[in-house]
Amino acid sequence: MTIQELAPLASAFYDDQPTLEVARALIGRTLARRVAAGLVAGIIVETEAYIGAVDPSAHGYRGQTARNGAMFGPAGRAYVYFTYGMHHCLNVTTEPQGAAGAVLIRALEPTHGLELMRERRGSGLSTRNLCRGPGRLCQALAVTLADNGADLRGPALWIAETPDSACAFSIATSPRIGISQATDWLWRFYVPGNRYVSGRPWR
DNA sequence: CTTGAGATGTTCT
DNA sequence: GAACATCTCAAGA
Repeated sequence: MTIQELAPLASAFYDDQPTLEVARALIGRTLARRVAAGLVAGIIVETEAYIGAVDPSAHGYRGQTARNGAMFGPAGRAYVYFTYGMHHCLNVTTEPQGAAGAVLIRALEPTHGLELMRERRGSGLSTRNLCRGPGRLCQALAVTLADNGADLRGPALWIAETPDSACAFSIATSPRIGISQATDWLWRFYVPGNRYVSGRPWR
């Protein structure tokens, strides 16, 4: 597996389709991270869409603030926020400049740098739990507020076609996790049956 | 495997 | 003060 095979997706991927289509299209692509010690990456298996203009559960629905500013910027950037006093969450911005949109990356199937992930997450951790959940994958990939606003075609954090993605997979939808408004909208996308998808049974 | 509860700090009302 | 796009641990089945 070479770096060449993990070339970043073009900006048109983010600019030329609406948020819900980006959320669906991100399933099966690879999120990659370059740190000093090497390459860390995984296949995106779960996403959620948030559209500020119409979505009461989206950051940005009640206007722009210092925290959610990246959602209002250009598409194809990182929007990182800190929540629950402990965890970071990574989003891909969508929609044109001035409109708030983002896709939350909720889970990865780890493919590269599993030992580097364990250094950050815990040495005895099962592969299944390295990136299963938005807070967990940020810790595994060392994503922090320092990445907020970064272009997702950059040298340190980017999204690419998945090499050898010949195997077929399907995409299912469901209500989003952990929100209290618009709870019946099917704006969560995931690979059904994949072990690395997050969420508790009753949700 | 499942379930319940506590942690922790920023943001907004 | 309350809410929050969550996680970990411990105990039960």
